[in-house]
Amino acid sequence: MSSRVNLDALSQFEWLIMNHIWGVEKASAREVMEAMPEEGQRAYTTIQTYMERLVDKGYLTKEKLGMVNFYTTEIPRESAVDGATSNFIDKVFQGSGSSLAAYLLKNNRLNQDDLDKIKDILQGEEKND
Amino acid sequence: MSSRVNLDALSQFEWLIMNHIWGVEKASAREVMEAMPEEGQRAYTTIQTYMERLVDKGYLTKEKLGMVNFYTTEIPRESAVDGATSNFIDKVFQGSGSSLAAYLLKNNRLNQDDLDKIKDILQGEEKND
DNA sequence: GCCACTCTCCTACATTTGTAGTAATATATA
DNA sequence: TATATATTACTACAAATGTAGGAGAGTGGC
Repeated sequence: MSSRVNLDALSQFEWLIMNHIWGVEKASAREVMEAMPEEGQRAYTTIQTYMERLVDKGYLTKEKLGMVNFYTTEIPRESAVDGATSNFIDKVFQGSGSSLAAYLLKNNRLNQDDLDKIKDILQGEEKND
Repeated sequence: MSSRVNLDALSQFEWLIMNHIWGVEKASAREVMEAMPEEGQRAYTTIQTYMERLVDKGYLTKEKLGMVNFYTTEIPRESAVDGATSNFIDKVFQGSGSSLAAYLLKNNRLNQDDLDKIKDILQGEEKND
């Protein structure tokens, strides 16, 4: 039913950028550049190129205010997370979400707090059902 | 302490191949090709190329038996899953494994059976702690 | 011994990704 | 107003990825 074209997967760096913009709603290339953590530091024009390509891919739209382009997300974060997670589960866990869940639980990827939260969620699920 | 070089991430198709070989221990290009599901169908030489590149990347080793090359995994599946999962969590969930877990629980990615299994695991954790 | 087949090895090429420089233009400032 | 600065739009280019063809060497059967 969705009228959207299939979205390209995002690379590590594209996620860095998108994650920032999802957080602030609207940003210029300069802003994104300055918000980048250590490992995301690139030349200004590199950031620009990435953002242009994200426009091409349908993830961002741009709007010129004065001389400067501001970019806004076009895809809700939830959709992107959803797509990425599905792909990941398909390729690495052969489509089995529960394998991933089991993996997370068994490999100390979660601390006690996390586990407690999960228990709460499971509790809630039960009642909702 | 690990003497291994940093491994390249695997693409969708490379996972398809690796997942097969992890399952059978040792396989020729022909075998892999024939084991491919619908969406993994490619020319024979394409599969060959992928497998050669996986050798270059350190994921496979090859050994010639008679005229035919047989490929064996060089990296345990667990390591690859581990690396891929870490990367995925970093890029999509900004390093928070529990966000991913919460996401799985909340988006009907898991069926009742899965949830039960998870509860069992959680139960076990508690005792182990 | 010859033919059909199969496999390896090498080469090729388009596309995508990572990275950034430069020309032209607008802007702020001395 | 002349100059330094910031920004865009365009171009470039190497590396990685996706995809596969072709030459040449074994091999199985007739």
